[in-house]
Amino acid sequence: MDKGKILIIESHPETPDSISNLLDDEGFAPATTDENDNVLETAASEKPNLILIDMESVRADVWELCRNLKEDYETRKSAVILLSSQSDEELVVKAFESGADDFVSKPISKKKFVARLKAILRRMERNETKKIKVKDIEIDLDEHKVKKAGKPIDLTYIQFKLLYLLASRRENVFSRKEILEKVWGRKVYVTNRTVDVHIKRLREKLGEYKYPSQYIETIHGTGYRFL
Amino acid sequence: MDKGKILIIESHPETPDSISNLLDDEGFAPATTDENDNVLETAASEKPNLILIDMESVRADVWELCRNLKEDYETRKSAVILLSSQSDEELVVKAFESGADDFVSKPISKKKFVARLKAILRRMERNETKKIKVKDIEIDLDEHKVKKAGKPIDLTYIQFKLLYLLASRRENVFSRKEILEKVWGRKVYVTNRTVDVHIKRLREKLGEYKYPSQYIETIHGTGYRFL
DNA sequence: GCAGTATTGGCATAACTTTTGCAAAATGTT
DNA sequence: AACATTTTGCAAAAGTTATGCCAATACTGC
Repeated sequence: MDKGKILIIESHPETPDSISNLLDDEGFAPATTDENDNVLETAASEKPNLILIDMESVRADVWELCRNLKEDYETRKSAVILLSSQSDEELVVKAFESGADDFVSKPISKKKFVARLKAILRRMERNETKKIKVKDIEIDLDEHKVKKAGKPIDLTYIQFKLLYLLASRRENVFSRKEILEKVWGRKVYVTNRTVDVHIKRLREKLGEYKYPSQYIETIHGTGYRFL
Repeated sequence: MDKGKILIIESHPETPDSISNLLDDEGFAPATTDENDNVLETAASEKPNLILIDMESVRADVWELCRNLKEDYETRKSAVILLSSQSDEELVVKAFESGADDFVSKPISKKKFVARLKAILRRMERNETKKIKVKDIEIDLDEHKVKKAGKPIDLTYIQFKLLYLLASRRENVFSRKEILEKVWGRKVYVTNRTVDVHIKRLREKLGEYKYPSQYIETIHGTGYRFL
């Protein structure tokens, strides 16, 4: 599974205890760039979820870099995490004030560090919650189960993904294009009509007979949304 | 300035070094609840941006609490921050795995702590959906929703685009030609009269009965503008 | 590997919603 | 008042979505 895009800014990615080596082991697939590259450009084109900056190895003005990353339209949504072996008050406060989203003091246990990163990634992609409860519907991602009013509902693979997507951002309107991309994946030859059909079947299983829909609303000309 | 809603879960908010006292000094206005209250309910109704849980003072199962907060639709967007005087690996990892967004070991310098909280609040703000607010009208692009005085208004696709265009640059006068281009696109054979019709219907739905128009003004011989 | 079952994709048509522009009425301008 | 522009009601036209159905594919148990 995709754990999220990570960009690491450090000078010596080869050393055994470098951040990139640490994350490689954990199944992340981080990209690396060093201070000599144009960090801002790399970040803007890669659009990583996380940007890890090792303060020891960056010569340039880190605060300036942070501020730029947060101001640039392309990168402002990436979480910036600073790592340093120092941790005095002034430094930490300055880090956060410059726009950093987290500050980690080295050395840190690998497990703690990874857990922290995962938490931040999770916070960015709100829909990675394991369980969602909406109205009388309960969705369990791990068990791949859906219950309505406590009673299990049998959904097929696509139906489940569809429901999960819609419910993960309730009220948000998803266009068919978006749905196709998120449920079927990028390179699909499935048409918009197919989305309709699956919506229909999902509605049936959720027990929608009457109007207006209790769960899935059609936004004419636009898409669908979970109420 | 509003610094964000904070809910603190601790048993003894009165003690001098309690979290709530610490934050009071910093200009935050945290609410407090203790383990005996129904934390979930309080959180769901308050919808705080931040939920601070002092692990020392909570008797109930903290992990369970975290998980519940993250599953419930009302509270899952609140950032949950755990505080503890312990910080061993197992505990920290478990905290993040249960859904916590941050883990802070006590004691911590007030300034560091506050800087961290501000960073988290800032990040949450960034993730909020963009809304345009004009007078008592609220337009939400992601949810494809328009509200007037809090009450939802049902707009069709074109009506929505039209309103969005006009409201996005208030006071600016849009010619019909401009409107046609921006709402319908370049290569259309739709006449100016059609724009009028849509303006009319939009006015109707916005509840414009009397003169002069409260929202959409006609500039005779020129076009329309949102007031 | 086969037969039976479940799932999926999408066509065709029905049901429904939205859009369009004419023509008449109303309003604004000079 | 004479003319230009905008507003409005209406019905036809265009567009979108729902649904029944069937074929293709995937899955399951033997």
